[in-house]
Amino acid sequence: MARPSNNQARRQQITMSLARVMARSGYERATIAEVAREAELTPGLLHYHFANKLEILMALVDHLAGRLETRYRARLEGAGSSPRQRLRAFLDALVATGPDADPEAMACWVVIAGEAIRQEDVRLVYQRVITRQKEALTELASDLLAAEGRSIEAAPGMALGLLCWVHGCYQLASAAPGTIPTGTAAPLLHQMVDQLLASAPPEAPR
Amino acid sequence: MARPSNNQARRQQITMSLARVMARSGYERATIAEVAREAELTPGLLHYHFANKLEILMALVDHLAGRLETRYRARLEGAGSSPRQRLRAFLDALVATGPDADPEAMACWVVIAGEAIRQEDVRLVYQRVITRQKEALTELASDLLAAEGRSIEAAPGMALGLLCWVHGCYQLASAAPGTIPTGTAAPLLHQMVDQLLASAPPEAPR
Amino acid sequence: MARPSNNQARRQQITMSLARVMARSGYERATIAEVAREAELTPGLLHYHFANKLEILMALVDHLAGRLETRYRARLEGAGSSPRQRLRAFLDALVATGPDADPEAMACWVVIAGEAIRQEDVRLVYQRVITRQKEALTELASDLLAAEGRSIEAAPGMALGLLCWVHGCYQLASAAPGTIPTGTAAPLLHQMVDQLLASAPPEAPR
Amino acid sequence: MARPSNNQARRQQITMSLARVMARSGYERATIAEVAREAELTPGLLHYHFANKLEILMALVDHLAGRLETRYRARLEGAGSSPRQRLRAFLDALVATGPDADPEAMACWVVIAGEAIRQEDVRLVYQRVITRQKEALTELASDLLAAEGRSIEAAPGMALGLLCWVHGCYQLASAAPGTIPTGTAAPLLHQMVDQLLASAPPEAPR
DNA sequence: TATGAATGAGGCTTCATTCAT
DNA sequence: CATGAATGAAGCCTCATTCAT
Repeated sequence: MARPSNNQARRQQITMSLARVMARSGYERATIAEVAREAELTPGLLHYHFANKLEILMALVDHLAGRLETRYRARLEGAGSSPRQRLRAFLDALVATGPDADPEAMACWVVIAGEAIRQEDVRLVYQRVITRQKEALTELASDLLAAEGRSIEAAPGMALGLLCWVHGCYQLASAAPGTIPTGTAAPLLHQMVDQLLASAPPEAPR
Repeated sequence: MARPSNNQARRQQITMSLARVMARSGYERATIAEVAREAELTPGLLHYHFANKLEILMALVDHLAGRLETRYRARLEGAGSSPRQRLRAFLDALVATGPDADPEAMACWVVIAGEAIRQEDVRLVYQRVITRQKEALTELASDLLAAEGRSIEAAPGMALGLLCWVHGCYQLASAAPGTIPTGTAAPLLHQMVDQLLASAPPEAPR
Repeated sequence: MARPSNNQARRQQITMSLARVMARSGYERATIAEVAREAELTPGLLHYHFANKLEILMALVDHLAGRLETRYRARLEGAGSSPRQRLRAFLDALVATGPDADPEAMACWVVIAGEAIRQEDVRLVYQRVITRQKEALTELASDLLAAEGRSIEAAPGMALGLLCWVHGCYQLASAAPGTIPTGTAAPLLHQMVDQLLASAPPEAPR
Repeated sequence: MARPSNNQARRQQITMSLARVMARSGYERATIAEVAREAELTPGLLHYHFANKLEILMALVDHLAGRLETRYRARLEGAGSSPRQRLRAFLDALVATGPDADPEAMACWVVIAGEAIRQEDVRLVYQRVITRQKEALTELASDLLAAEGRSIEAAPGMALGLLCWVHGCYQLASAAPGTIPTGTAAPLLHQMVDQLLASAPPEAPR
């Protein structure tokens, strides 16, 4: 007799609608009414599933982070598992191209970063996501450097560099389309990795 | 006979106030009232000098772009003028450290990028700024590669890479402070330039 | 399950409130707050039912035009249906007297005309209303002239004359009350019709 | 040593500018700034010559009324002085055609009527102007009827009818242009006068 | 769960008027 | 007389959130 709880489905539906609206209107201008319309729901229902607008944004951050994780795993299986391949898989997951390309998600990240600047709560989750990516990248970079018989010391810097690069790509691709020709990002990133590797001193860096 | 015109000064004053407020509140939440308070003016006066809030933002973009230019020139004089020094001067101007550090401006750029996503007008000016930086970087990179006896073909990619890197720095430094330890950005960037150079093929690329 | 929709009633309620306020304050001075107060609603609700103030005015024009139509039909039934009676019924509907008198509506028409001068949108609807009245009058006048065995050619001029007369009455009665002693308009108008008819040439005009 | 007082000229200049702006924007939307621009003066100066915006409107009403008077006199001289010619001259002055046509003034009268509805002060001056026109028309009509050997009793009604007609013309010509084909008004008015006269009973009316 | 009418705080903007120069 | 920067009171409108149904 229990009503079929579709809480999870509804929440997801709402979260994704916010993503779509946010990618074209930003967060402040993404009105509850518009998000509801996008989800084919009503404003009242949104507040039934989420306490307030901010909660939806939080859920979206989680969702987007989770999606990257999923994509990374998928790509990892599709590839071999050499350190280099694993690093590539990770970067490809972040800067997806082809059918996986997700300009909407990129725009969301930029918008989220903007909100992180002024809202403690958002900044905290955003920071957590970034930190995880940084740690993952550092580990992957360490593995790679080790495998190539080079010093691990360069790993954190390399990870940080790549992370900045990725998020800079998000920003320019979303806010200044045309600056980065579509499809350029991923190959450029790989090339960069190769070059950075090629030049990493076999001995102690610096 | 009339009160001496202080239009230019007032506009500047207002523009800078927007920058300060925007760096902590974002654009949407930077209310006219708050900006006026920051400038110690009345809201009505802001609209006497600017048609609307958007115009102030536009003026700010111009101002920030101009400031980078100025800083670049200053650093250029302070350094020698070898291609490598010139590229470094440019990058240092973008990612200023030390007394020149300008976290407020960085935050503004991130916020501006967020607005560029949803506002045609903002996107156009932002795009223009980014394009100019890209062109300047491309030229500097070409000079440098040429001076080192390497193929120029890698210049656009290198420029684009550095540009993404710079703006990614802005984003992470502003939205996820702590991720990039203060003072890390510039040295890391230089190191990156060096590595990219070291690996650039001496002959025809690829 | 939800509150029963009262959209139509609310819109009507708001529209009529605008009419009342407008008749004493004009359109520009009929603030949303005042109209809301008159309707015993909150300002926000007016914007829930109407996109903006102009839309309320548009709805009012429609409403007033419809009301004239209704009144015309009612008077037509109350009278016989000779051409002369039908023309009289129409004119009486426009310049209603007695219990039907509607000084508020007259004032609204004057205010609407004033807005039509400066607002494209208002001008268009106003023009449509006027054109319909003109066409209706022309037809009625033609019937009458034909029934009296006179040339139809005078009909358009007669219709236009009567229309100007009617709207001139609105204006003077609203803006210079006292100029037209109350209750004078309708009899004067009928007398005018009679005289115009009496003088219409039995044969080809002019 | 006395400064050449250009008070009168300035006031006139300002008044006429209000007329021009009002004819396209209405009274409320005719901002002091816009009127000043139209007059090639500054906002501050307008308030030097007039206490407030309303005063300028008052001056305009006076001016427009005076202009009609002037025009009437001019036309009277250009014509003979039979009662019929004098009545025609008066009506022609009100509904001027040809080079004398003054659509701007017509629009002003409509706007003024709109303001008269809500502002005591404006209503009073407007009423005075209308009353004078009514009296003048009544006298002219009396003369004419007397000259034709008809009863004078119809004069007030005839005057009132013509007055309504004239102001109805103003309204429709300004607010619903196209309804009254340009150049139609005056001939139609003359024809109306003729018809009303033709039908006026030679004996006691009614 | 679901609806959508309703609220009310607050934002942007306009503009008559003032006043230092 | 003249200027135009400055003020401040409104006005329109937006929108997150609530709540009766």
